[in-house]
This record gives sequence, C-alpha cells and structure tokens, in this order.
Amino acid sequence: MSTSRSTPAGRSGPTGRPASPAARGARARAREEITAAIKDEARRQLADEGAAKLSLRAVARELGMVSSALYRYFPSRDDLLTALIIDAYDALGEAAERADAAREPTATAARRWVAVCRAVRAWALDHPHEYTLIYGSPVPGYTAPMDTVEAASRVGLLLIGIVREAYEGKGVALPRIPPALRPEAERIAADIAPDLPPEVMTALIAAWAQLFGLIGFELFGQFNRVVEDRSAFFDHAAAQLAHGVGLVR
Amino acid sequence: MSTSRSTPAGRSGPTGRPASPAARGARARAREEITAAIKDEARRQLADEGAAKLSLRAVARELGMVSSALYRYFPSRDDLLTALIIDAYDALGEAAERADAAREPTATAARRWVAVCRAVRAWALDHPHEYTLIYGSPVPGYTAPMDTVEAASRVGLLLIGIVREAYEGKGVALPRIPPALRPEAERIAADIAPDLPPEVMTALIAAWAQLFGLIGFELFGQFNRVVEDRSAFFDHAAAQLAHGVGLVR
DNA sequence: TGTACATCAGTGAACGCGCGTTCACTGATGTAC
DNA sequence: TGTACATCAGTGAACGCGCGTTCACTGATGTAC
Repeated sequence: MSTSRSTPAGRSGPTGRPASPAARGARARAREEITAAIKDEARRQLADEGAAKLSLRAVARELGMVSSALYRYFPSRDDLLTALIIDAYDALGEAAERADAAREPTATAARRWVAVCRAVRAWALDHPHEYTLIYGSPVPGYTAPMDTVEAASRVGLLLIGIVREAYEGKGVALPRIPPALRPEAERIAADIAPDLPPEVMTALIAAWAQLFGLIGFELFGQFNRVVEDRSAFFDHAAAQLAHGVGLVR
Repeated sequence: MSTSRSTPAGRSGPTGRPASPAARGARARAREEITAAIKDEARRQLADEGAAKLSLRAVARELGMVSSALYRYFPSRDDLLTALIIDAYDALGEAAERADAAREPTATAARRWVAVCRAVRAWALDHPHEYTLIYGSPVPGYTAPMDTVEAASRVGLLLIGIVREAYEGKGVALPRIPPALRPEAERIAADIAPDLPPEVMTALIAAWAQLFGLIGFELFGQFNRVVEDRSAFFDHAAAQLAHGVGLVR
C-alpha cells in the first residue's frame, strides 16, 4: 500500500475528498512526514552499506522508533526498496527534464542531447548511491515490480523526444546499419517509436546504454588514475554519442 | 597470504625449490585443492546472494567444514573476495586474449576489436555474477587492494595493443577532439600510451567505458522488452565503437 | 631407516552482534450520530 | 456540541535465524638428524 508514489499535497486522499494541506488531519500529515523521514534515513544508509544490506531495524533505530513500527508504513523491506527505486528514477528523470526545459529556444538537438547527458551525470555524481540503486548491479534477492517501469523510462523518453523533434526538422543524418541488424532494428522501432527510422532508434538505444557506461565507469572508480578532467572528457563523449545517433546540429 | 594468485603447478613453492606436481607433498596438494574448492563454492554462492552477502559460514557449511577452518586458507572474508575478484579479472582477460590469439592472420584491426568485444560479452553472459563482481557496483565496505590492478587491466591493454598495431600500420583515422579536451587528452596519452596520438587514446577510453555500458545494460536487464536480438545488436554496436576509435579496417 | 620434534589443518565452543517479521497490547486521534 | 466507537501509530517482547572472528585443542603430516 504505502509503496505507491507519495501523494503530493493537494491531490485527493484515500477518502476521495479533495484534501488541501490545511484540511488534511494531523494523522495524514504525520503519516506523510514520517514516510518521508523513513525514506530519507534509508537513503542515508544506502551510502554506508549499500542496498543489499539496507536494514529496517537500522532505519528505525536512527529514527528513534521501534523496528516493528516501520511496518505501519512499508509492509516489508522490499517495498521500502521499491519506493526508493521509484523515487530515484523520478528524481533523475526530473533532473534531466528540468535541464532540457531550461534550454535556450534556439538550442540545437545536439546541444539538448548533451545538456540532458550532463544533467544525468551531474545527478549521478550528486546521488551516487541512489544512482547505484537504479543503474548498478541488481540487488540480489530483489526483483523490481512493474510499478517502477514508468519512472524508469523518463530519461529514455526524453532522449527519444529530442531525437524526434530533430528528425521532424530534418536535423538527423540516418546512421547506417548492416543488413543482419535490419529486422531487429525494425522491430525495435515499431515497438518504441514507429515514427522514427529503425536506424535512428537502434543507434539511440546503443547511445543510451553507452551513456550509462560512461557514467558508471566514472562513478565506480574505473577511471581512477586514467581520466582526470572528467567533465571535459564526458562532455566530448556525450557529443560523440549525439553524433552517433545522427544529430547533425 | 593465501590471497595471492594461486600458484600454478610447476612453479616454485614457498621453499624456493622447484616443485613438480609429483614432488609436492600431500599437504601442498591438498591445500591447493581445498583453496580451489573454497573459491568454487564461493563463486556458486555469488549467484544466489551477491557479493555483499557472500558468507564464509555458508561456504564452509556447503563444503562440510567448520567455519573457522576457512581461516587456514583466507585470513578474512575480504581476502576471499579479493581472490575471487582477481580470478574473475584474469578469467575475463584470458578469454579476451584467447579470442584475439585465435584470429585469422589476415584479420583487420576492426575485426580483432569486435572479436575481443564479443569475447568479453560472451564471458559476461556465461559468468554473470563474476562479471558483476568486477564491473558491477562496488561491494559496500570493501575496497579493492592494489593486487587487483594488474589483472584488471588485461582487457584494456589488449584493446590498446590492437589499436597500436593498427596505428603503426596506418590503419587509424585520427578522431577529432575539441580544444577544451586537448590538455586532458595529452595527459591521458602520456600516462598510458605515449606512442599513440591523444585523440586515439581518448576515443579508446570512451569506447572502453561504452563497451561495458552495453554489456551491463544487457546483463542487468535494462534491455528487457527493448532489445531482443542482442547478439546482432551488440555486434553492430561493437563495430561502431571500433569506428569511433578510428579503426578504419 | 627410525625417531623426536615442528608444522599445519581442522574442531567445537564461544563472543557479541545483527537481521526481518509477527503479535497482542496501549493510548491517542478521528468519525458518525 | 458531546459521546461512543472505530481507526490507527507505536510499543515491547519474542521467534528463529544468520554472521565474522577468536581461541585452545587434537591429531595427522612433514622434516631434520
């Protein structure tokens, strides 16, 4: 129950009544605050121990509650994890969307692409453990429920949107793909964005995976003693990815 | 002590004497066998629980030993992890090197590159949990000692070697890099491969990170319901990476 | 070749710790009439 | 507006489990003379 996305103030509560912040009773307000406090503390603990060792008891302890009290808010440890995962996807998606929304009106698709990549990287560096939660190795014994897919696809959809606008404005040079890949490319495009050419969709998905490869290597230490000016390195790599997708300007 | 790489039969033992398999006493042979059995069982358990929860007690239990007995072989849990990590890097490196060694004599650099990428992917799909151990998110609370770096760099060195041969044979088209990246590119090249142009080294490192991004996305489920013919997709992406590094043939 | 001694592998008990989850309960807050 | 009842948050004890590591010990294997 409590694992659904937190209801923003102003939406209707469980009774169906529209509930203004003032009208919500003390109980409802307390519930929201404590739910948020639990998630905040859990996020804090991700940093120390990682998701695999995230412990309800430790969270409760830190909050001055008894461990069983958490079960009023999350029916199990996995549900708390799910909530953290959805929040992380949403926060990352929002950061990326905000970066794109703040573009200058004259920005080219390639510039928008790079800006979104930079926003993703910046969020990852700012929230390394939440990033790890969603783009690191899977948490053993945990399988993400379907609730996560909507939030998980926000960054991907944003990138597709940028490429789509560019394509409509003739700002895309079709990448070439080998014949062996053609059927798969057509299937991918049909499934995800039938209005885009298969070559573009295929290149886009590869670029999407590669973007997270760059960020992961930086975050997980593989660039230690290799790359130093990581911002400059990343910016260039992101621009190259845009190029690979066919964004010509 | 026992966390150093396992001594292959035929090398000299701790006494300095050359020790043929026959000459080694029962004790030494048993020690090697049991060390290997511990690592094998630990690898098996990585699959179920992940590295964060790898447990000496569980390994001992499965081997029919008492947990304290493992301390004769590995001074601590972290040392066992280190041994597994080094083994994994070595196994991956060896798989990549073998794939390259098996090339046809006429193979172009681009073909060699793709063959190595495919070998890395194949090994990752065959050993997902060992791959996760080395290229997944870091194990919380564990920091890899310096012992791992040699094994960790085998794949990278192999890729550099391929590009180097191509460069010497004029098989590389210099990628372009923006002026902002020039100083960092020169630093990288000077540090790692002074005989290669900075543009090439920079592109190589980006491609290296992107390669593992592609593999990670496939392995960690991000391609679920997105990419289906993953081999075809990967082969093309790997060829594109070669192209990005400047391998023209 | 035989013997005394040193080395080593493995035992079993213990220390001190942590975990997720359930359950019957108390007391405060909210709701319906 | 006041009261009876329902809802809910939080408690504290308990269940049953697992963990890494230490330690004194036994008995087998190896080594030096």
